[in-house]
Amino acid sequence: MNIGQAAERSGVSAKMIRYYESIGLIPKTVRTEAGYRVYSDTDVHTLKFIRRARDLGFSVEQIGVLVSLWQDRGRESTDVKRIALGHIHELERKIAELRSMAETLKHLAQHCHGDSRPECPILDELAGEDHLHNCAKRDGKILASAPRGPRKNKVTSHS
Amino acid sequence: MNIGQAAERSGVSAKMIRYYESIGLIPKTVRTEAGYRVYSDTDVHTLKFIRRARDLGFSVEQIGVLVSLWQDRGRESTDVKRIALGHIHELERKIAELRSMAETLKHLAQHCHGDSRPECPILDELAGEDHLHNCAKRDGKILASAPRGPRKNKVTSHS
DNA sequence: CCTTGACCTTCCCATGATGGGAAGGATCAT
DNA sequence: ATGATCCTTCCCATCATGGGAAGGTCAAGG
Repeated sequence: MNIGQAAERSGVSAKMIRYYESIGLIPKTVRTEAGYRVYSDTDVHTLKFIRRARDLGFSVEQIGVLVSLWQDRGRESTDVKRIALGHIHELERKIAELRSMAETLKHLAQHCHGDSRPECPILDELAGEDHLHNCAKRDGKILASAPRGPRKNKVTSHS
Repeated sequence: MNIGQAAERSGVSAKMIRYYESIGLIPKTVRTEAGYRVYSDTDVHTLKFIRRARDLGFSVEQIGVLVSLWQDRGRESTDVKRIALGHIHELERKIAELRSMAETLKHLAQHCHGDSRPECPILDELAGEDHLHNCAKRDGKILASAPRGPRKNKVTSHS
């Protein structure tokens, strides 16, 4: 079958199938004389595998490992489990980060009247004007402050 | 002060300050004769505002609105609150999506022995081989399946 | 046989926010 | 004057994905 059929059946777009081939996640396919890519049911099976792994948030790099383990009859399930656990850890880290943001914002929004007056604790907090409502700070994690790497300027005193 | 100082004091990298200027999030600064950007304490204040908003996960586009509201004395706090609530909603949507992935994976990992044997429910699930463990599916949302848009091929029967 | 339309090919560009790094000019302290 | 440290602009890379153009292919119908 051609790439369109394979895309339809696997749920992976033709664009992405070509991309996966270009980065080596899947091997280069057989081509017709005219240069059309040709896929088998087995190829579609592999593509479905890849799509499900993507749906679970695995990166393309991780999927490369998973695919090769999947096709390796002598694999050890501990290898697969390690990848899965690592990914779960990463997902939970992201969840915690997002939740921290959401919590902070919810506290701020609770204290914002949300009417036609200009007073707004949300903007006050963003502005760092501590002279007003700072209740949210008692939560200990206002401003989730994603690790943006250390600043290491050595500016001394000019200007 | 120069851009390095402004970056250090605001916590926004010099790279990002230039980027924010290029996309119009902040206005073009005054320059010295030599072309160096010059920043005031007020500018640093604005940059801090932006950094805090970024730390809360607001997009640059949203921040643009927040900054203009912040600087608008006649603003209505309801506008700010609406943006904040919308963002909270978006954060919670992402959290739910990630949590769904993590839950599914945890179920699968629980049933994977993780030893030297090749049997692996995780791979089996990704492969769609339903003849084994399908307990995770009873959760109703195995495979978060991000909406990938409908396929609308009209291929009829060739191949 | 030729047209039409749906398909395929490759190539380039865009996303969003960020960093890396090169080439070259400016400033500053010694 | 020299070297260190700044600054400038410009290009490239990330990650997974889609859009779209220009052009080739194929099957069906006139």
